[in-house]
Parts: sequence; structure tokens; C-alpha cells
Amino acid sequence: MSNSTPATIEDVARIANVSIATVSRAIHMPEKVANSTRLKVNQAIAVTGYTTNAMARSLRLGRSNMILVVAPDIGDPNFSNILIGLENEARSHGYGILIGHTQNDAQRGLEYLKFLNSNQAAGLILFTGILPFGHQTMTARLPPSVGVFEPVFNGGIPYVGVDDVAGARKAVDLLIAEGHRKIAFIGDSRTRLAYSRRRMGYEAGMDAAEIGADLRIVFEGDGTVESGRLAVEQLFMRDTLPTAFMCVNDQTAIGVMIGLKTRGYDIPRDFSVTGFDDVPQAVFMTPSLTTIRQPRTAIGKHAMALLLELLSNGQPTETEILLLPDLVVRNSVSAPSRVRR
Amino acid sequence: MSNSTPATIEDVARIANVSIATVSRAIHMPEKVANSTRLKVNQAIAVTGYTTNAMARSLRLGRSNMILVVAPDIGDPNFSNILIGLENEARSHGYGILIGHTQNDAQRGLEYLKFLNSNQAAGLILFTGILPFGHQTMTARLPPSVGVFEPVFNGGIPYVGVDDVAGARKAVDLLIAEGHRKIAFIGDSRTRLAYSRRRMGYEAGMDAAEIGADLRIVFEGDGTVESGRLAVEQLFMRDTLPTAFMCVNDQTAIGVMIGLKTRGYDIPRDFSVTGFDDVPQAVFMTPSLTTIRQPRTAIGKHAMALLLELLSNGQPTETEILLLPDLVVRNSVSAPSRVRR
DNA sequence: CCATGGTGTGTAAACCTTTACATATAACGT
DNA sequence: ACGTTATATGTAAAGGTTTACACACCATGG
Repeated sequence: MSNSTPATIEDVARIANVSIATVSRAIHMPEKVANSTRLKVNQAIAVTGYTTNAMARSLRLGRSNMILVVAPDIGDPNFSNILIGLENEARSHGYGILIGHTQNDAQRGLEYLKFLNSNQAAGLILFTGILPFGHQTMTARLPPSVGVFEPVFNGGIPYVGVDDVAGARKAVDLLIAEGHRKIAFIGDSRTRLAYSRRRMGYEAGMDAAEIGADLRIVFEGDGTVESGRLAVEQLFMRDTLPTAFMCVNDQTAIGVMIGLKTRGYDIPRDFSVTGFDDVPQAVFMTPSLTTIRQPRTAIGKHAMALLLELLSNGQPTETEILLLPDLVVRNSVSAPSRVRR
Repeated sequence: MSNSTPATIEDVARIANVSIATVSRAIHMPEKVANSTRLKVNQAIAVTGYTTNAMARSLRLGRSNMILVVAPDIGDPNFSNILIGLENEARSHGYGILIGHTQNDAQRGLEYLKFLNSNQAAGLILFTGILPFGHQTMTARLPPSVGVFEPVFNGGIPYVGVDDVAGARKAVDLLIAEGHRKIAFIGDSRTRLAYSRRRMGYEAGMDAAEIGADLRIVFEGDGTVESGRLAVEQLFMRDTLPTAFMCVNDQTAIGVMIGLKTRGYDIPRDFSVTGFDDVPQAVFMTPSLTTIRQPRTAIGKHAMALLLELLSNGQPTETEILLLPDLVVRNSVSAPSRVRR
């Protein structure tokens, strides 16, 4: 029972008085063994406390039951919730999850490539738009892979993300519904494709409301808190000001709010602000931030489901799954005040 | 080269014209093989792109090179940074990290126990004070293990944490140095041992300043935002109020600040507030929160180093490592105002 | 009664390493 | 020259599992 070495399939076979092949079958193809035998085997398993040695199994099968998740930054607030979705889905199908984070370092990426090459992972989930494997990327033999959030640069890898255009549209539509016309978009078209798409949502919303280019203000930031603050500074130097700031993400929105508060303005009385992502601190801001919530757990779940399908079928059913994010209304948006500047 | 199946040690042996044993030795005990041979082998490895099959290796060696990290909540802001420390240290010693989160569910815990029993992990890092393996805990055969943050209930498992007493002492000393005498401690003696220790730091600081029991106020909360808010409500109903709130963690401090702001008070002019942990949103509060920062990455690094030592030595050098946390001074503390209430 | 087929089980090979042991060669001291 | 020792390499077993193949048995249909 509490022996020093774990029980093997052979121990079970001896006790159940069958061959090891039968034990293996009783476990993995129960319908192939007689009821009476299956019973004996199960009892023997209970007695010995046997659990199958995953290493031996993986070796024999030529594939592991582990899936590698590679992310540039584990600390990213998006990450942990997506991970929950990934993990739940994986576990319910007998897979485990292995996490690697590259910190955008090609050297570290290579280690994961080696890891993959040594067959230690059956599949790969990528949290970055570019393969983190340095210059060997092109020749790399990858296991079935799925991208999260962004299409992976090297074609042929399906991905699961969020419909950024539709999400951004929800934000701009809210502002317009509240009566705003002159709405600034504080964006970032360089770092992430998702950010460009959010801009598209903004433009589409403005188009739909037939708000002309003269009332549109687009500030190119870089998605950081500081860039939001900077945007406010810059816009204040110009002549015309918006009544609302639609920000490409929550970080930027936080920066905008800091900038506005520093200048003594009240949000949302003087200016409305929206974000995107719903990071954890969004709810703790004063005022709490109206934003677009990433369906993080769902993204994880879908990504893993897609990967598992890939692992069994070999062919992806879909090459792109976009989930619809929700608008979270909090206190940073109101109707524009009549008396303004 | 880009074959369908990965190269094995046999391929390398054939090309280098040596036996597989020599290849294995050239890799793992280079000093045991002649220079010329080593060269041939290395070339052959380069040609074939060989990487050793981790599963076969683990099977033969009877242990894996993976370490399981079990945490109740991956989303915990403390988690990701500790993970970075764990991961860096592990990787530099040839180990990989596997993450499991139990969501405090015994069923899930059992799955990890099975996982451990099947030898898939060489060691275990526990992020919880209790073994998450349900009632089987007592009989469980565990691999070398290290706790993080808290001593693990089942004795004999060394742990790495933070010196909560000293950390709390820093907070109370700051308040006293600013001139506060009547300092309330909003605590939680039930859920985590760490929280009791912080209380001890508070008492020690008050003792050292010779502040009597009549000026000490202790409110028992439960470490949540809501309990902080509640504490304010309750204390306002009593006669005497403190000039400063020392909170057992940042969540509680956030609640206290919300409570005070709701009543129209200004922080830190009317009341000073301190937290503990330095969660990410602490810096985004208005005012930003003065708190005690957990040395998260260092905790991870030390925990893993201790585990690796256990894995090689078998015996822990130390049974408890306490790291000293830093005081982070922000804007939620000032001298008590003369005119009050 | 025999041919056929289905069902349940066993035998043994294969997956890829590592390493104890054996062996071959070289170096050295006498 | 020969025994002794050190050095370098090879042979083969072992680790725990899965599964193709073979086999035994029984039922069915003619």
C-alpha cells in the first residue's frame, strides 16, 4: 500500500491474476474486457493504489498529455483568467498544462522550442503574435498550435480572439448615445493588431452616427498609462477639446484620467472616459472605469477546445474564432455637460 | 534533418560511428569521453538536430525534470511575480514548471495528487497552508516539497515566506514617526497565519512606543475590501476614533479608504491609511496607498532554490526562510491634523 | 460435425534512455 | 617483457506502458 515505490501495472496484473495487457485494456478500453475481469482489475487497482506512469505511457505513445502555453508576460492581468479557461478545458480532456513565459527573450524562446522538439508537449498555445523562437522560427517543426488574442505571424495557425471592432463599437456607441459628438480616440496602431481593430470600431461608430471628420480626434499613443496622460497634455494645447475620451485600452484610460484629474477636472462631469480590457483595477478607479470586458475565461476555453480538436482531427474546423466582448458600464461616462470651455 | 520523426540517440550514434552509450556519455559526462569522440558526437548532434527525449529519460531515471506548483488562485496578484522567481531559478537548473490551481477544490487537489503519484513531477511547491489533497492528505506520499508564504499544515515541509511581523512593524513605526498615537489595526486573525503575525508587528510597535492599550483599537475583519469598509462604519459608531488605520492587507485598506471617502473625509489629511502586500492597484488609488511590498520574485527564487537543494541533498538546510519586506511610501499617510472632529 | 466468426486474453516487441558491467587499448613501472 | 592500472568504448538490461499479433474458447449456422 504505502510502499516506497509506486505500484506498476505488473503489480496490478499479479493481484488480479491477469496479464498486464488485460490491465491496460481494462483501463483504456473497458468495453474490450469481460465484466468479471474488469471487476478484478479494478479491485486490484484499488488495493495497490496504482496510477499509470505518465512517462512510460508518453514514451510508448510518442506524445505527452501536456500542452505548452507560451506567453510573453505571465503577470499580464489578462493571462490568469484565460489560463483558467485553458486549464479547465484541458483537464476535462485528460491534458495538463505547462506554462512558459518568454519575457520577449528569443533565447528563452529557443529553450521552449527544444522542449517542444523533445516531444514533451503535445500541443502549443501561443499568447503572442510572433513565434517566440528567434530566427529558427521558419524551420521549426511545431506541434498542433493555437494562437490567443492575435493571429500568429507564421500563417496556418488558427487563433481565438476577441472581436475588437465590435467591442470598440460598443464603447463609441455608448458615448454617442449619451450625447457625445466630439469623441477623441486615444490609440496605438503600432504594437498590437487588436489596437488597430479597435480604432476601426471607433471609426465605424462615428461613421454610423454620421459624425464628420472635423469632430474626430485621433491621438497615437503606445498603450501605456503614460501615453494616456500625454494625450491629455497634448490635446489641451490644441484649440478644440473632445467631450469624451475613448481609449484603446484601460492603461491608456487610467493615464487619461490621471491627466484630467491633475488639471482639476471631474470625471464624468467634465469629461467621459472609456477603456478596453477591464483590467482588475478598473473597478477601483475613482470614478470606476466604464470599459469593454474581455471574455477571458471563454477565450481560454475556446482556444483549448480548438487545440484539442486539432490534436484529434489534425485539421482545424475554423481558422479564426472571434468572441464578442461585453460593455461594462461604470461611472466614468455621463452625458456631456452643457457648460464647457 | 526536417524529418517527420525526431532524431534519436541511435541516429546520432550511427552518424558519429560510436555506440549509443558513448553518445549519452558525451552529453551527460563529457569528461568521460575522448576529445576526438566528443567532437564527432557533437557534430552528429548538430547534423541531426537531436534533442534528448525527456520522456524516455525521465522513465529511465525514475524522476522527471518538472516541478509542480499548486496554488489555490492563479489570479492572485501575488502569484505571477512569485512565479517568475520560481521559473527563473528552476530553468537555470534544468527544471521546468508545471502549474496547477485548485480553486480550493479537494477534487481538483486529488487530481494533482494522482499526478504526483505517477511520478510526473520531481518536486512540489505549495501556495497554501493546507495540503489541497482532501482527506487523503495524511497518507499521501509526497515528493520533496516547499511551501510558499505559509507553513504547510502537515509538518516537515519547509517554507519560504515574508517576515510579517517585521513588515507590519515598519508600517506602524512609520505612523508613529509621523506623530500618530491612536492607531487602529484592521485585522483578520482567522484566515491566514500571516495576518496574525502582522497583528503581532502592530502590537510590538505600539509597545516599543509605549502606547497604552487605551489608544489601541483592533477590529477583526476578514481581509476583504468589504471588511475594511465595515470597520470604518463600526468605528464611527464608537466614541473615540483613531487618527490612522493600519490594515492587515491592501484589500482591507482599499475598503477603509472607500469608507472614509464615502463619509467625506480626505486621506491623508483627516486620516492616514496603510496596507500590506502592495497589490498592483495600490499605486492607482487616490491617494496612492502606502503599503508594505512583498518581495515576490525573491520569494519565488528562494523557494525554488530550497526545493532544488532538497532534490539533491534530500535534507533541507533550513526549515523556514523569512524575507524582509520593504515599506513603500506613497500618499496615504501624513501627520495627524490638529483639528479633528 | 465442421467451418466461421466473435470475444476475451496472453505474449512479446517497441518506445528511447541511462548505466552497470565487460572488454579493449594504452600507459606505466618493474 | 609482463603484470598492473587507467582510460575509452561497447553490450545489454531495465524502466512501465501500449498494442499488433496469436491463440483459445465458445456460439452460431450450415
